[in-house]
Amino acid sequence: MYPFLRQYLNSITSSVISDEEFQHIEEAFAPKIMKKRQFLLHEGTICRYMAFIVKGAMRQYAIDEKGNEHVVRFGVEGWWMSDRESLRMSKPTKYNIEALEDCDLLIATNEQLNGVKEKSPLFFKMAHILDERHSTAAQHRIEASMNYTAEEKLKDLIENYPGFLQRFPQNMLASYLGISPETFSRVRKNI
Amino acid sequence: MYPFLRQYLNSITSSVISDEEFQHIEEAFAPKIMKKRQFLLHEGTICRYMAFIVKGAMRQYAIDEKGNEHVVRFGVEGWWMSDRESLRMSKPTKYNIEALEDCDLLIATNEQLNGVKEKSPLFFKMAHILDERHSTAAQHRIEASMNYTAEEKLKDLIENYPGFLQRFPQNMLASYLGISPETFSRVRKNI
DNA sequence: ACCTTCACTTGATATAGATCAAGTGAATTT
DNA sequence: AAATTCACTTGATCTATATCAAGTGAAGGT
Repeated sequence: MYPFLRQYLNSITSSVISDEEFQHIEEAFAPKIMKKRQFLLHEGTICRYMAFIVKGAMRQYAIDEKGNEHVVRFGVEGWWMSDRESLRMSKPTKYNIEALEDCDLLIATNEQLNGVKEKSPLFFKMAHILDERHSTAAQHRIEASMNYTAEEKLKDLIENYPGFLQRFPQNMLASYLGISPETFSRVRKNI
Repeated sequence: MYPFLRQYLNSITSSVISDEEFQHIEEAFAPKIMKKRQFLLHEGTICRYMAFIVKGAMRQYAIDEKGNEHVVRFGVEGWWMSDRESLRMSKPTKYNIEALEDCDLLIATNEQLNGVKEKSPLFFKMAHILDERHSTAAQHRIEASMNYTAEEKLKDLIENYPGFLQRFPQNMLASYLGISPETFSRVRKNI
């Protein structure tokens, strides 16, 4: 569990964290195992944890008034899952986070998270870098969803996240891209 | 110029900044006046400044392969304009930032920005809060652009940014929402 | 081993919104 | 003041993609 997080942290920050500093991180994060189909977060509740995926895959989705699911994001090894707004502000979330495979997670509460950020400069740096990445990824997604055709969206997905196509069901990928499963299937043939 | 930034900072952080602390901010930011149609940032160049709008309005847009403009965001009094990725990483931007009205700005380079963040805890806090807001706004925009009809997009714009409708030309607003100017015009009649 | 569900495909039809095109009035330029 | 450009509207078509519907094979449950 922890060695993977450690290596991840080193890689993101281009540094080598000391044993002492990493100790703080180990103390803050607790391991959690989730079975496929279990939920880390339910709509209407308050998000309590930031989760780092050591093994497995998850998805975050919302349900609209008509009962349709909208996949907001996927997570695999080395990704973080949470509703940060709900976590930070302690307000009810509109999202569900579900394990799509059996998962090994490392989880921390908001308080623990703030604690590590204070105690570990490298963890703090990592958080910043992730914020930046998250923000540019969001910008890209906005532009893709507005300007790309269905085919371009799929190509973009394959390019940016190869592996997703084999790992996740097409109806979920279609939802993530904002196209219908049928269009997804048809467009897929032409590639 | 500066008093507006000061008041803005107090309001965002729910605090009252001291004269000494605000001094650091004044030192970091330089006033800049821009005439309508002038550019703060050109595609292909490296973004040098983070700009705070004291007066006026701007837009940030990209141009695709077909030569079509895509408005990414607008800015008015109390908003920040920049391409943060380009600013932070010193990499060429794909965006243009143009003054849509005569503007009064306060600008700082990346180094100056980092300097103030170190020297002023409140400024640092503000930056964090803005990051959070930016991130939830981006999430909302993704969901809106994927799931909303043209009419819902317009209603959402009116609700979230009243004033934009009077202040910006419809073709730019349409581009921002990812719909055609004609659809914008038609949908507008029905509200 | 059988039944049921589910993921995906394929075809037919419907539709929101894009594109094309023409016209109007206001604003800007000469 | 005339000419030109520009922002917007309105109408007519076109098109990408959604929706509806039926079928297939594989996977999972009993």
